[in-house]
Amino acid sequence: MKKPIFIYGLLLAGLVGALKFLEYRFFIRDLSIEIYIGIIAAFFTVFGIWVGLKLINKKPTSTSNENFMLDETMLKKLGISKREHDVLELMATGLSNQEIADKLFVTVSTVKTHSSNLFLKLDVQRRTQAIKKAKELQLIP
Amino acid sequence: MKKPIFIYGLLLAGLVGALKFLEYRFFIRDLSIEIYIGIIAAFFTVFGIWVGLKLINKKPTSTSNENFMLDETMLKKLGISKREHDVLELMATGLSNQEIADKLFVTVSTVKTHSSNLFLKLDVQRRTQAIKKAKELQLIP
DNA sequence: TCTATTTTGGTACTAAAGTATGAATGCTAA
DNA sequence: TTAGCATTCATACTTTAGTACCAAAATAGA
Repeated sequence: MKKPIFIYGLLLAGLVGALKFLEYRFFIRDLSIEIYIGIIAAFFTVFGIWVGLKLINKKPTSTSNENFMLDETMLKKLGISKREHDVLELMATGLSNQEIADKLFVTVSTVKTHSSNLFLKLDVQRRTQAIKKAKELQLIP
Repeated sequence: MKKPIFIYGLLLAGLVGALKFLEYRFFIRDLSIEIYIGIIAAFFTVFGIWVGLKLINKKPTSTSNENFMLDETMLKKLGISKREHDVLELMATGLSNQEIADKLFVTVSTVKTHSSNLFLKLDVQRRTQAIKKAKELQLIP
């Protein structure tokens, strides 16, 4: 929690330094232009890295991935329908076919049909594999 | 899978551009030095942002948590044995009991015994739930 | 050494999961 | 409107999964 402050301090110091540098630019013409450019480049590269890290300020929170974005392109590519995806999601929560059926207000037969088609499309033979693969393909969180 | 290539291409183009810029630096002295510096700064800021994004985008591919640390405390707390943990791991890869048995050089009976005990200790009734819970408890990657 | 746990395996069932096939309905885009 | 999916459901069957109970080894600990 002290890091941000430290970095802000560094940034401010860097900016001030850069400004002063510009200020005194005309008095240090003895420095070769290449070195000057190198320093500018280095500074702004570091600055850019810092900004980049700030922009995506997400830490590897290990298990909980709340930054999940469904890959709809992949869904279409595999031809997975809305309902099949529903089944897939509930499946991943550890529900049985009967429980899934109850949640979706359909019969177990329907769930079985969906899951069977799902396994074909995902090219797997078990629900555990389906869940694993679906996660890898960003089809479920 | 095409993104990285695209980005690499962009980077290369940018570098080449920068080099050419340096090359022709002496022929465009009519540009004010401030503008010149601004361009350099902008380029390297973008470059830095890109590098920064690359640095952290290595990991958060959501599913692949290589920063996995087994919670052995939890294992002991739940009384999960070595062999049960083995079964759990293979289970999470989507293998059937028979396949797990083959990998561990034991019979399906043994795997069933292990998995049954596992479900009791994890307080679940299905392998899909076991996998989910085990991940939450940091027992498997 | 002796006990407690682990690991292994078996039998016998029950319950789910998964496959195959067929069929009716509903929605949608040519 | 018609062909084509998507969705729904059913029957029948095969295969896994999971439970219950028991029991013999192997192993680790006191």
